[in-house]
Amino acid sequence: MPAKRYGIGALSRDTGCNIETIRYYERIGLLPEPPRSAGGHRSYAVEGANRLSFIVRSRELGFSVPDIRELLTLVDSGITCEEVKTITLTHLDAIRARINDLRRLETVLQSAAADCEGGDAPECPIIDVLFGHSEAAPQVKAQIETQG
Amino acid sequence: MPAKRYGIGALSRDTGCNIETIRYYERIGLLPEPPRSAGGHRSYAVEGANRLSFIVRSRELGFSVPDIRELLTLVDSGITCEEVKTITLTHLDAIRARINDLRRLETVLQSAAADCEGGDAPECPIIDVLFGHSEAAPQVKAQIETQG
DNA sequence: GATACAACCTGTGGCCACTACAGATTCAAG
DNA sequence: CTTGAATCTGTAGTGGCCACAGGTTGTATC
Repeated sequence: MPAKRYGIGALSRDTGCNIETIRYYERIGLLPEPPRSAGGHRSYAVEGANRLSFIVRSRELGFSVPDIRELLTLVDSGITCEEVKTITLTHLDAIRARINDLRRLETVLQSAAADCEGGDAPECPIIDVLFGHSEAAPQVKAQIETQG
Repeated sequence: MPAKRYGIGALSRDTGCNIETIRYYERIGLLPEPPRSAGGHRSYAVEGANRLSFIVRSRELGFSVPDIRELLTLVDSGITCEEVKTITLTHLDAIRARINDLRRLETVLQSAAADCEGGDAPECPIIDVLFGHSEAAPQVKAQIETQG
């Protein structure tokens, strides 16, 4: 009995990955071109579903397409754990840097918003912060300056 | 004596905003079209520099272009502090949500990397995580190798 | 075998917020 | 008047997709 095969729609449902995105991954070489039916429809085996799940999960964890390309190359060629770890740690650094950036933003905006009383006031501390010449919120301004 | 005027290059240096980006902001309507010299070069007054600084700073604080468009509309129309605050708090929520997402990623990747001993091991805990079911690593790995 | 209709095909263009050219023109200094 | 920097317009590319349009194929039912 022949192995089970998936149309692109079934693959999409199984992996939660948009059909257009599956074709996109194929186009950019993350997914190999699958065999086609007589009429040209893509026909996937279970390996295709696994590979796509890997890609989807990696994207969810924030790996870029070039990263994933590299990870897949390693997987295909029997894995050197070392290299996988390197990619992961680099990615982890980027995530941490991003978190720090966002935390700085959070601080600045939070304190600006705290200074703002809302209502119809003719002056707005938040706007002052955005203009960068705030006298109403000098400490906030100082924080922005060191923002980078 | 006539008020001081800036060419686009001077504006770029003063605000730290790329020349192409300045023209882009004009094209999408964040910056008004400035007067031109006889030969067609843009000529900015100090208000233009202020407005651009506002945009640049808002972008640095993570506001989207539509957000900034709205903030500028409020500024132009004499500000309702309330609305500015609403936009800011919404943005703050988005930033916090993003921070939480990233922290989750950080946790997952960090623990996967901690399980990985590096070296030439034939198994990699990180890869297992990316496949989404860590307990069944070897078979899955075999399955991905060849797609039919 | 005919028909209906879902699934699928390719190709193209849009999204965000820019950035990077190419090739023509203008400005300012000497 | 010449030179070279600055600026002009227009187009295309980035990443990671999504959304069509308009045509073809697969499959279930009559």
